[in-house]
Amino acid sequence: MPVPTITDVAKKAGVSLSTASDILNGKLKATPATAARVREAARELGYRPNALARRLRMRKAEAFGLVVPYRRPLFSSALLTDLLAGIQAEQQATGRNLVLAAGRYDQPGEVYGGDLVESRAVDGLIVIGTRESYGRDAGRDVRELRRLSCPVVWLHVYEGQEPVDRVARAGPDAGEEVLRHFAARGYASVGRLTNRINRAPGERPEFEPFRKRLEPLGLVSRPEWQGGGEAFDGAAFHAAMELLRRPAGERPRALLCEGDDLAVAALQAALGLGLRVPQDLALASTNNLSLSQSAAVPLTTAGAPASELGRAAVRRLMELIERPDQAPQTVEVPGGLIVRAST
Amino acid sequence: MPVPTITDVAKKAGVSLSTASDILNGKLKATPATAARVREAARELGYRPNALARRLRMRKAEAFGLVVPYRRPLFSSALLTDLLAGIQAEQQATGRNLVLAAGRYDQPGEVYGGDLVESRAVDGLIVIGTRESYGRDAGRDVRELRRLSCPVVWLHVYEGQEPVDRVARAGPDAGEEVLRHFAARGYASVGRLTNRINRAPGERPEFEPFRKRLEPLGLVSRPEWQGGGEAFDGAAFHAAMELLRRPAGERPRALLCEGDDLAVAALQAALGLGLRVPQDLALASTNNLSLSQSAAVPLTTAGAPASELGRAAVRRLMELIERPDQAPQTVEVPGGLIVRAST
DNA sequence: TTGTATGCGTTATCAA
DNA sequence: TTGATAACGCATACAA
Repeated sequence: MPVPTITDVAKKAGVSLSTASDILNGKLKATPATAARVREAARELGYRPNALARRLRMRKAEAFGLVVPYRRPLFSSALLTDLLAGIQAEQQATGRNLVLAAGRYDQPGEVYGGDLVESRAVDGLIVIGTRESYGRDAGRDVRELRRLSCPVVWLHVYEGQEPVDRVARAGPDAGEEVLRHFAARGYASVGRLTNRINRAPGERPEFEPFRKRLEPLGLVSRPEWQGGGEAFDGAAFHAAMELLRRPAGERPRALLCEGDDLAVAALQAALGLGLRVPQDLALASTNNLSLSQSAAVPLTTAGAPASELGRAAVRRLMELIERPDQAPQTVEVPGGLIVRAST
Repeated sequence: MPVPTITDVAKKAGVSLSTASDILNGKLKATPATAARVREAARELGYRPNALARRLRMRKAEAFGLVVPYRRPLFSSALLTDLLAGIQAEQQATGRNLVLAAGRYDQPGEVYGGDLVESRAVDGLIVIGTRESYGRDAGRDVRELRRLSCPVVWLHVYEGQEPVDRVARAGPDAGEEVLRHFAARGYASVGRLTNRINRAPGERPEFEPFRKRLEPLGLVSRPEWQGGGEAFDGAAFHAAMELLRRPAGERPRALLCEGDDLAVAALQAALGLGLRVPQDLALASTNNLSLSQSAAVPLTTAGAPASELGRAAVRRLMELIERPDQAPQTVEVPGGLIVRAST
């Protein structure tokens, strides 16, 4: 017998199948001698329950899926890295398995993880994304996944109409907090680095909405002080260079970066141009990633730590798996402004 | 019937269980009318085979595990990020599921993934690590995992005595290539930034072995030009600052960084100190990570791309799962020196 | 307290 | 070509 089953254990211990099962699962009140014999037999045989059989019988996969319908290679962003770290850490505590949803990132219309659910390989799904990665299709994606009638938690993502279980940052908008901080510090002119990826390359983010946010705080900006691009391909760095390569009066006093990885790119650019941070340029960002601590100049950042968002998503999913028929709920993770050397 | 089984499909199509199964699996030669009826019934019912039942019957998990016995939080290093990206990309092609091994990273002695294998949740394992993360326990870990008699591919890791299936870089040592490049460029004095984590904080890497490598190339160094630390917690950055904060004659002309993330940290430090790269300081690293392209100054790097190592590991594992009784083999991934602006 | 019988949803075997 | 039946390994209702 190459790999022992519970039947082998029972046989060796001289008890019946169900007795062995009960004892090994702690379902039996007391059986001093028998229990010891069964446990001993299991140990000697090196018995390990077959997870597949157990799951089939229990009608539970004891696993959850992780969906990353990103439009670029998985794991390439610093935000994802932190989210994953949190999810991984919390998952270890659950004893469940974590299955990565196989899906091509280059097909924006498709929602992944459905096959995982339909084939009963997982009990629930955590969907990672950003508002930007979905754009106007977010509602469709949500409806599609809801059709599965399986627990789904949306992570750091969706702020549309449909009620979904999701994890979000608590409190005021992180960008708002940063701007208020800028105002308090007396940084009157503010630029902005953003990463939304639905924009064409080179296309600037809309200026007017941003200006409207600055107005009540007494801050000013200019259209050419906006820049957009991802950190991973160097676009953010170049956008920052473009933005900062202006004479002292022509560039912003402070830069709001929508994402700590963008702030790191901006920091590199600033240092490369000989600007001192924060004396010549103040920098702050909105994702509260772990890398914000280890930047050349530690970064001021706002919002709940991304890894905590990941943890919260796992916890919420476990709740939903336990008691599936709950009303959709938004779990809020607290987090405020962390002031570091960059401002 | 909330979720239809193949029995439901068979019933609806008016055929037997086994007929339906055979047709849906393409095992039946030809059955023009019946086949159509069965397929139609499956479609109407929205039938999806239960992966758990299938796997139990087939005695195959149709999944593989990914073990990361790192001593710090998973996903926190740029190397891991690239490896994972490659693994993820290739895994999508296999149709198998990718299960992350639940294991605490802070217990160095333990090898993870064993429970995944023993509970038959996966058909094989990819173990990620670095030489450094194992130290002298690598041999024990290998033996422990071999006891499972299940396909295991060691990724980017192990260079010990025991024959194991592993993926490695082809060709000359990447560090060697970088040093030769330094010599060719005429950078006579060379420093070194390393990340091996088995060293106590503040402890310098051994100098003598490094000096011996430099000698035949006509390069020189000094003990105080060595620095060690991880990138993710800022230690590498500070080590680099320490190292570069010396007057022109007292610091190395070029810096070999063992990992592109260390090179980025060094780059930030150099720029922060007002050094021009490569005019004042040349930088090159050894991991060939994707981030080497997007650094403030694009980095010269050597070695096979990390993502390719990940892909190769998955491919090799699939081979081993198909035909398990092969002799251990080292898959070599080609890669050379990529010269960019930093040298 | 322990044993017997049954089913979870498949695929495989073999007879019809 | 099709269908009945037997596993796969486990957990559990129920009988003893």
